[in-house]
Amino acid sequence: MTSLFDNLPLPGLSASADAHLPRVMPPRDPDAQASPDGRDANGENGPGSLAAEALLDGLNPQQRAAVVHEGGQLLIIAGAGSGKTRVLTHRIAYLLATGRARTGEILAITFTNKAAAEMRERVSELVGPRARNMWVSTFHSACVRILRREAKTLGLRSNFSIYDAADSQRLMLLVCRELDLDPKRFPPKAFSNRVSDLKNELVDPDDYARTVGDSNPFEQNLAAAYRLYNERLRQAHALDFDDLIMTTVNLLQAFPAVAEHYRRRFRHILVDEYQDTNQAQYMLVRELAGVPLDPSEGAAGAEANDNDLPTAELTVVGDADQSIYAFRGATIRNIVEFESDYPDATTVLLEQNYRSTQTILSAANAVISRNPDRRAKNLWTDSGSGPQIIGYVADSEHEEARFIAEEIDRLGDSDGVRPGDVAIFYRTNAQSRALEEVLIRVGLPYKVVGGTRFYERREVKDAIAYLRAIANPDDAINLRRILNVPKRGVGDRAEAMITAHSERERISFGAAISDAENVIGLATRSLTAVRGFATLMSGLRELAAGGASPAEVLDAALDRSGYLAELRASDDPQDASRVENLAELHAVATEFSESDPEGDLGDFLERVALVADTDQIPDDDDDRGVVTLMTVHTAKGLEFPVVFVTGLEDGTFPHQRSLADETELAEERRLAYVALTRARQRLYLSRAAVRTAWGMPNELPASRFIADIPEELMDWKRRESSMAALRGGSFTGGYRNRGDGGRGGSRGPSAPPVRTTRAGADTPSFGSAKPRADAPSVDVGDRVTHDAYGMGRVIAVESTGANAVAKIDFGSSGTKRLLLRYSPVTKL
DNA sequence: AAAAGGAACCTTTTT
DNA sequence: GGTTCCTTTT
Repeated sequence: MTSLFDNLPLPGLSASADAHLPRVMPPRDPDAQASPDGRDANGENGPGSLAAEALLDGLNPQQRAAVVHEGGQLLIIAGAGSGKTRVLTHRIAYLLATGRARTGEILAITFTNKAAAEMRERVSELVGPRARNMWVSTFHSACVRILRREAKTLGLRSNFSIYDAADSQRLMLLVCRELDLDPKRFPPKAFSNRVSDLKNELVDPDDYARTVGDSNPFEQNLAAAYRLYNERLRQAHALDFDDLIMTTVNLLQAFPAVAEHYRRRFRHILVDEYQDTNQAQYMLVRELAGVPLDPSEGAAGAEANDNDLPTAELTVVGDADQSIYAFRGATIRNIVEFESDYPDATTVLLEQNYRSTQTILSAANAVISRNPDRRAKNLWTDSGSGPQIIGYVADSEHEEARFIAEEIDRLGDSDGVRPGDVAIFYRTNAQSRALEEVLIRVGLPYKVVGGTRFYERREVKDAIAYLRAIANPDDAINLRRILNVPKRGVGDRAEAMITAHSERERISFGAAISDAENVIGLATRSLTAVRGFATLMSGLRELAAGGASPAEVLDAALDRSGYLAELRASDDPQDASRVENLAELHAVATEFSESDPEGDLGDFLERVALVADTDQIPDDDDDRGVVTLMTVHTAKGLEFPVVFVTGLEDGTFPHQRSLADETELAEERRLAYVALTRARQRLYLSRAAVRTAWGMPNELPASRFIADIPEELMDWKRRESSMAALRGGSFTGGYRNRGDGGRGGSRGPSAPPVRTTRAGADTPSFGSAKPRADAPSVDVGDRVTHDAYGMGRVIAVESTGANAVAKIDFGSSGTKRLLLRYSPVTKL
């Protein structure tokens, strides 16, 4: 058995890779004293009740109840910052200290490698090295581990490839082409997403085909594509991400003996972030815990079926308000209806927050409380109210960024805030650009987390494709990817001939390559090239089989294929950074071998497959001087002393695509809740009145979420944009008075302007717009030109004279409402 | 077969 | 605005 999973902290991908090596840290948790025995490897009860009691020190009554709970299922509803990891780790340690569990009987499941690593480390601090015997892993890792072990049962090769989302999409593209589907009407990407959804709902191709109506061509084609896609996966000895879970569920359901084996083993199952589980994960947990799905099977059924094996103790932790992954199949119902799923369940509510000031919590509570059908929850803290939340309305995203940069600078001078204490959040990755530009200009060090991920970079995918194809000669997708990379004169036509040959001979694509001599229709030049490729690959496979380390194989692949040489020869600066990325991949491989000398190429690939992107989130130690930029999604689970939440506009956050849908808006609101609750001390909320998206400036109203925050919690440094001030209206004010925050935020920028006193002492200048004495008078239907927007046609005129506002359709530049006196508009 | 030009596409994304 | 994918050109 490999010890792969004992080496979590996955290989680092950031520049400072060594930061991710597992470290033996001195216990910093005072409760760690309760874990004196490392000698008792089987965890057969340590020093008894004394140690157990010590584990409860410093916990509040609810946390304590969660830690000591015994028997039946336990639902811990853990509000943001309520110490849920502490409760989970202490619960595990308590189970061990009281002798209710041995380490080998514990299965703790998280969503991310990072969370798994952290949990493992913190449990180790409490109970010592015997924590090694526990399974602490992600859903996917746990499933891979089970599948590898039970591969024979399923007729699966144990070195199966794991396809990531990009691989899956590529495969689906091929499948759709093979089925001759019009990519316009039946986009492969959409099919790929739908298949992912289906797998997450445990619907297999047969199930799906049965539900499809005869009149719906989309569904019919999808059913066919799903079927063929799965067949191609099987031929390539590959599983996609969703298969990992689904196949494991199928395994447990189809083979009672296998299920029983794991049920006997795992007597305590703990699931973190339960609100993010999907249907497949729900069933997986249920199967592992041995709880029959149908209540009518009841307790009697469970005992009859499972040889008197009582159900495992199941503990789930989560917060429905932080469910932000519905778009990936997570279903909030799993946590919301936990109590009806498991009628015997006990529920513990953790509401005391140890992270943020009361001001921040009150704002977050106010925002989330507007969500319908929600279990009431009220976060509180006893750590004081702290400073007000600072609000800022900028004219543009550039101005917003400038304000943030200045503010970070100011906080550094006045309060000793270091850049590393600061995080800037945004809704979408594209928003990072404007922020980065300013941060570069003012010289603030920063780091963007997320975005294009390391393993999604082309050169890294290429290199991995080589390794995958070396490890699994039938891996058609990865072979196709590298067949002509670098260019070796094997084009589409040659590839098609090889495909035809493989189908004719009923051999795999990889086998067809090795059989190039017999491929019909291959030009001599192509044949030479394919032969060369086959030789290259077999040489590399020999190398790998001969015991070369993954790093050595990688070296050889990049070198012998000429891939590296081509990049080095290029004078494109992008290619230089590609070389660096490959060097980094090489470092990851080297590090892998250091931490796991036994690990072969297959083990390395598995590790890599299950790491989307290891965290480049600055740790406490290094990167302390760096501002962190990331999406709100990425920020979940993190905390920072100072947080800027940017782009709070209807159309940005909440996102445009969510505005029309209640459910999606509710998710955006949860996202806002997550964003606000990341802040410990200081929270800034900002928006830009005009934001340029896809090269086109758009005027956006204030986010409805801002209006939900009680005014007294806010300190507005700038309340409205220059344009709003000039118009005399106030978006914020307009919004605040609308009962439900307004629906359909795609409406025009504001209600008709009413001249009032100008808010805010500061009346900043707006670009180059200067008041003109003569507002051009226009009428509906007039054609005009605008200095920035070009030609347009007047579609509406509001009020007259000096304050005339015209609504003008600028065609591709969109429709704008302009105060004519200040707009560079000329009548034609 | 490879390079160059043009159209289409854009959320969020733990594995 | 920037990328990727598809078509056209050489």
